[in-house]
Amino acid sequence: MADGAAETGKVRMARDLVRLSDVAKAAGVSQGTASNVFSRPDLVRPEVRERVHQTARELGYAGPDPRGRLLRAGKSNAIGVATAEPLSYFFEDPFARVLMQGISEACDQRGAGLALVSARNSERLAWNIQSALVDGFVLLCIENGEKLVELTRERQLPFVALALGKPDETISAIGVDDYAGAQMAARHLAQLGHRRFGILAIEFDETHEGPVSGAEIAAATYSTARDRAYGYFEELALYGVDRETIPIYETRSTAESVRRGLEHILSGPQRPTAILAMSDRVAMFALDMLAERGISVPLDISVVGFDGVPEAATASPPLTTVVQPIAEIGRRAVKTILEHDGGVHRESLPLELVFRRSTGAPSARS
Amino acid sequence: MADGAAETGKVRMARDLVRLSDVAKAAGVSQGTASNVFSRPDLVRPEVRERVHQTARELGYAGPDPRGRLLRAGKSNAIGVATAEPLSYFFEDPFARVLMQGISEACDQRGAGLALVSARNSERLAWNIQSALVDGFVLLCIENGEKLVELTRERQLPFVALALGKPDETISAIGVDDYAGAQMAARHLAQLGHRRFGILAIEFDETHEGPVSGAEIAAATYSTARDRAYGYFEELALYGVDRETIPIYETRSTAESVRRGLEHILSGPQRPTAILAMSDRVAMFALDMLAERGISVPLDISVVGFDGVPEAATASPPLTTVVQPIAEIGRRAVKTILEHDGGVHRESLPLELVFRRSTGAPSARS
DNA sequence: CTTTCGACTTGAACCGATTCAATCTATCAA
DNA sequence: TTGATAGATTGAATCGGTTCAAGTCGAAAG
Repeated sequence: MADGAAETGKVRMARDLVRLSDVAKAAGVSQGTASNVFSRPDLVRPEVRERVHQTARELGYAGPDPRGRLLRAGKSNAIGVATAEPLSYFFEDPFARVLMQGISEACDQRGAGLALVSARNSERLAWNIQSALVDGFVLLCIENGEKLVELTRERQLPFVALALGKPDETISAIGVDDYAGAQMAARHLAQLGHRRFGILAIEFDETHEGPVSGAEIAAATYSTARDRAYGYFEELALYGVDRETIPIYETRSTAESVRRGLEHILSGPQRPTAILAMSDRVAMFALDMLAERGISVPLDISVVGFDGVPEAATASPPLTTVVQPIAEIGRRAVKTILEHDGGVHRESLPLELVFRRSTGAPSARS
Repeated sequence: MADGAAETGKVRMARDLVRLSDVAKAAGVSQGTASNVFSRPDLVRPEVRERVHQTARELGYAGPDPRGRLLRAGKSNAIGVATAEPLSYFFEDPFARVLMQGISEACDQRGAGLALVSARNSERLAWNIQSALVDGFVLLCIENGEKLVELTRERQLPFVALALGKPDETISAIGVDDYAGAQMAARHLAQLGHRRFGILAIEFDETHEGPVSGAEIAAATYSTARDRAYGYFEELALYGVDRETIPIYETRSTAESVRRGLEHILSGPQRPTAILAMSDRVAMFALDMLAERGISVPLDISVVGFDGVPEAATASPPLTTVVQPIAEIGRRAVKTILEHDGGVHRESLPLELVFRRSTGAPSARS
């Protein structure tokens, strides 16, 4: 087929580089000594050391090739962060960005490298995980987390799962207490005087969107959404709010999806005075749409988010939300991989409610 | 002593894992065949293939170790992005983030991995570059670009420099026409009617901050700042503005530094009606400070930035600026490394002025 | 009954370093 | 002069795969 190309390919300069053994030979020392010149200079007599360096320079030796070292040493001194999203996710998504700040900080501190491992299609993701040159993985289980865990487990390297929807006690994981966090959000609104609520949920299951029943919540694939829902319900029950009266709509975290969710919630028998959004992303979409319709937040409706991404602080109005210690989660993840060396380590970090301008007491208007 | 261990059949510690050769032996095939089972399955008789897989499963083989493959294959199929900043820079800095989006997009598309290589102290940076397992580097020459280029050159891998202050014709680089961009900014303001200007510059040299003379500009280490300055000057000259009358202050791109720069510029003999900022970062600091002092933008003073980071669009007021095709630069950089395989490739991408609310005609007030 | 051919397999040679036990060489004390 | 000691150097054994020329085997062709 491409024989012509193959031919010219052969002609191509065989630019094989200078190896350590070449340098050693040329300098008249053993390869062992040559190796020492570069990695443990103090073991070599200055005179010899200089001669080898000189030879290396003359030959254009690029220094010890990390590939060789790697094979021998075993550790690549880098950790991989993996997710089932396109690579650009790491730089676009607010949550990921803050998380990566924590991760990169910890890596920097420990002198570890950082590799981004990612792909949207699972075949390539599998390959990327198989072939990543790292000592361990941080798994960002946003979507398709189980698959990700499974793929990584095969690699037999230490890993820690983050934001894992489905808890599996046998793997290391770092997360937050979604249930308690949801309670905080609900309590906050209830204490402000709200009694009519709507919930904009994040994914309970792989593909569903739309109003959700109690049975569906119980059968949720992702425990994150389930726990948050139960947190809301349990807390609101304390204030006499019947969960059956709360419209809850499962969104796909897109603007359009949230729009539909908002419509559903606002068109119920009695309009809620407060919206519980299961993520800041969803909450902020809701904020946009409410503004579009001239519904004032928090005068007409209060909105509380979840996650605490930086954008929440500068939304208009600034979003009251349950903040996760995102960067800290990242730092701990790195620490877990680098220190707990493979052992199972599970950890749940505390959440905190940050009161901003998107929530207030229900007004007479509503 | 070790013979005893050999006798007992080499007790394998939990630490070291099963190798391909172990699987081959156990399955009763040659290592070559075992290798083919995993990397070229079609070459192996289905029956044998299955037997080997079975054996692998029983032994708990994790699959071919990428380290071995790497050494043999040569290519790691990943590119490194290097900079002389802490690692978190990639996720914090707006310019870097957009750039990384372009880079990661291109990597995704070509199935290449992405490694972040970085460190604040140059000793560690050197080591990190020496030991990065990548096929090429994208150099983000924000700070200390020359050192970065030098370190990378030693590695003898293809690389391309981005935002390199000091042009060196012998290396691959992708950049923008700073001179033309500056002209656009200046022309925009001049055409709005401005005749009194102040310039908030970015770094001309390694360590200096403060008012800058013409001679200092001519002797600048970084051509980016120099070219932008000259672009401003040349264009303004066409409108009869004498460069000697323009106060120019070299900032360190920090809030404090910009504050001092602004004070210097505003305290001149005649207050400018327009500020030319050499970066959006600097421009946005200036915006903040002008707001603080109750100076209206653009009523009292117009401000135009440079770079076109996303934040500029949402600043208050939204910043008029010269936008670089940042993501495109990233994409091209990856392409350059992966395709031009080492050859020198230089490219200059076009800039574009985006007119927003931070500029307007000088009002009677000023 | 040979030959030929194609489909698998094998075995050994790499890939580029690090490591460590063994050896060699001065140096110094007895 | 003889050891002992410390320091420098060597050589060979890894590390864990991939690759490819050469060999094996069975079936189809002559």
